[in-house]
Amino acid sequence: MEDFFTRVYEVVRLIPPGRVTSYGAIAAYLGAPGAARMVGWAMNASHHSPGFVPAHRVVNRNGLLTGKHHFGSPAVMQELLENEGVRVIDDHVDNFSCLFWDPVKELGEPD
DNA sequence: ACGTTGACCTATA
DNA sequence: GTATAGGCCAACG
Repeated sequence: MEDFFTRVYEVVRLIPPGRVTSYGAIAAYLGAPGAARMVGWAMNASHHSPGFVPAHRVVNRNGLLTGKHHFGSPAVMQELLENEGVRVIDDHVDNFSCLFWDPVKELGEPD
């Protein structure tokens, strides 16, 4: 059992390239379906976390790049997503429903 | 320890 | 489909 933040980092690191997930999905996987906002907070702290946390693969339920402004520059998140092969249109992930990667569905609910 | 905040989600109009 | 209101949980000051 690790800190809530660390759990978020672990799940985010498990997100395959070219795929995206939502804060609520991660929160639900951690056992806190109502702590979706907390996931975003963890992402904010992911900068001072060791290793690399692909926070750009984490978007909101609408597939909107809400946290793009929290990167070095608002364009960084979109650039990274497009670099992964994810098409980004008007700050929202294209074909989001197909690129959506749900940890609870893919990894399964942990004990 | 209390109050506020926050990269969200769901419901209602 | 867009706009507004409420709720949720954990960290920060």
